[in-house]
Amino acid sequence: MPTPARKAPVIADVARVAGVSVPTVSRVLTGSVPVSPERRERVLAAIRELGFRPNGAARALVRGQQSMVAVLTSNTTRYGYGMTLQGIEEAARQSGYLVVISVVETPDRATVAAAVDSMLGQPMAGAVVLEYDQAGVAALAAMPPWLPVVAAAPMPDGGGTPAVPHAYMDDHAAAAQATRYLLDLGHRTVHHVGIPSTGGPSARTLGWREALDAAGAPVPAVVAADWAPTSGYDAGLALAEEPDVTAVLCGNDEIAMGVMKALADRGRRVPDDVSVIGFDDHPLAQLWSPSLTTVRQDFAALGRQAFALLTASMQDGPPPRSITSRPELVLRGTSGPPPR
Amino acid sequence: MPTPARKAPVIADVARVAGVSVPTVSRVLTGSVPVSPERRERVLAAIRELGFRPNGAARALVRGQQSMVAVLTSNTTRYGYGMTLQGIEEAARQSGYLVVISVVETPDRATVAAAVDSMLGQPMAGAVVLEYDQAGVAALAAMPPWLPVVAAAPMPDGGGTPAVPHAYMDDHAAAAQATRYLLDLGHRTVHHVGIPSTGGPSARTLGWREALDAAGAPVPAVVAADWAPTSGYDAGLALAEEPDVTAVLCGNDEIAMGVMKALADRGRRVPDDVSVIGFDDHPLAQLWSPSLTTVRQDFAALGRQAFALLTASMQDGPPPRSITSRPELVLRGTSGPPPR
DNA sequence: CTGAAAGCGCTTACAG
DNA sequence: CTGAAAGCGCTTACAG
Repeated sequence: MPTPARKAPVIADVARVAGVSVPTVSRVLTGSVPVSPERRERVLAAIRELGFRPNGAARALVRGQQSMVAVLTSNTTRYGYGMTLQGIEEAARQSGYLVVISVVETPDRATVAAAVDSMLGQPMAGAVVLEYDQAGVAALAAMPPWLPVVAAAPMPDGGGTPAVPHAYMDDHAAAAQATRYLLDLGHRTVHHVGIPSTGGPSARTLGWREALDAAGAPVPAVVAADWAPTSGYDAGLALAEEPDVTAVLCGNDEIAMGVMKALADRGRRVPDDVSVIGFDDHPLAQLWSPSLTTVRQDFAALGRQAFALLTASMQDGPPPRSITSRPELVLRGTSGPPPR
Repeated sequence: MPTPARKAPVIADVARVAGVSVPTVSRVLTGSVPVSPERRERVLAAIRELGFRPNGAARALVRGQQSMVAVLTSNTTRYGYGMTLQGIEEAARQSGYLVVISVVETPDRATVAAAVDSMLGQPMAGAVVLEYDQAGVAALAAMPPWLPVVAAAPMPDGGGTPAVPHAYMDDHAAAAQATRYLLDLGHRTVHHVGIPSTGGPSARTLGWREALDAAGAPVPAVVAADWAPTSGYDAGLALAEEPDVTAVLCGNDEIAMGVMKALADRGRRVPDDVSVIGFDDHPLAQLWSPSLTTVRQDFAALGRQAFALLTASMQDGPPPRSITSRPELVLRGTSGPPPR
């Protein structure tokens, strides 16, 4: 078993072995200036022989040009978060950037500061923050003014221009649309299981309420859930107690699955007794029985858009304008008219 | 809207504003040497005023000590991959390392080289490669000898000492155990839906076959699936055609859900007509109806172990020894005795 | 405690 | 085409 060399070879080692000067090695490395074929060959051979790789820190330092972008997020594995991250990574890779993930687990001061500092301890060209929850909001607020920053976020409530460009997902409108759809089917009202958000009620909750108000339908109390699918189960148990529940809009698909499981365990059939609509279009949504009606959100596209906004921010010129994506209601097997 | 400053302040700017020398600023930054309280205050004030953050590239260069580790993987969102990544990130963060994700989409030469080069273009302390598929194998082979590297992988088939330390998941043994369990329940044999692997049959497939052989049970042809849950559905459709299928071991939980959906669509009841066992213990496995019997694999722990191996590799001294985790069979509602 | 000097590994003008 | 020189932003001995 070869013990890894404790010290990586540097450009001077290559120059010595190849019998040329250091700048010449640099020239064959960067290809910026022509080098005579024979020297070029000698340098290449030396590079191969030593297994030389240019030191990224030195390169970044002298070029003053960074090739890493950071993604600040409270989580990497939840569906929407993970897909956004994937979208950012894809776009970044295509543009020659490496992505650093900086997890900000909670919104508390110390955690946020630690994450931001450690990220800034490396040469970053910019950052995208996933402003999906309170930790994201806190991270965004802690970013230094000189770093190009953009955010991916759900649709904001009020107006006002944000300080940095945003890629928005208009789940507010989508929630309203889904609610309206249920109401049009004849449901007297629509119940709602909410998920954690950036502080107050989520955009999804707001959209739901707005549609109810517009239709003059009663507004039931929101049932709160967290990210665990089992909390959806608990919410479903609570909802199953109330006989007048005939339609439920859930904060995401996993919650919807938990709700349906609880409903089934309590003998309420979906969609015959209760209609259920989720959010996201999780890969398993269509495999569920019955297949889940949901609001499809293309988080990978959102991530790509956020990265595009970031590259634009890194350019000179006016900051790019925020953009917003529109989710799409996907009708499947868990929604229908109310019983009777 | 504040236009981001195009140039970040440097330590010399701080020194000028604070009226001290550059090394003094550096000293308050690193805390390595005491600085008089008044100067210290002036420096801190200047840092705040300018929004100064030390340049990571310069720091990394002079310290010669890197604080980033790379994770090379073909994917970031699939369950096992994402959870391993999360485990690595957690452990890295606790040790003060930042993680860079380098996605190697395919095993082809150019893709692998591009990913490895771009990663090495930055100052990396080491790398962990997710050797879960062919792209992972190719990435591992392409790592330079001077970089500390470890791998996370399923249990290898043959013996032989690997070139780098590995954190293994012994899904081979777990697959054999699950198969044996089904056989002991009275099933004549167990069918199997396989997922993509590092080249030949996966460790899970090998374990399944081994248990069948040991019990003298017939070995049915493996039904191949890819990562898409819908490919599990297709596999289930094929299996539903054969009336003698009473037990199926699936390559992962999502495939199992697809299989069950197809079985249900064809009128075969689970577990009354057919028992199904998955792999992973996906968060939704217990929410499925009936809840899914599966092999729980703690990928986050595997990731943490891989990172521990990496820090050990970065130390002087002999390379650490590989370690292996044992998955656990979780009995739930989709497995039972054969019909009749 | 503090400043002047050297140096980390590389690239980019500057002169041939 | 090629080498000697300077410099990126920081930290670490070296002398006070």
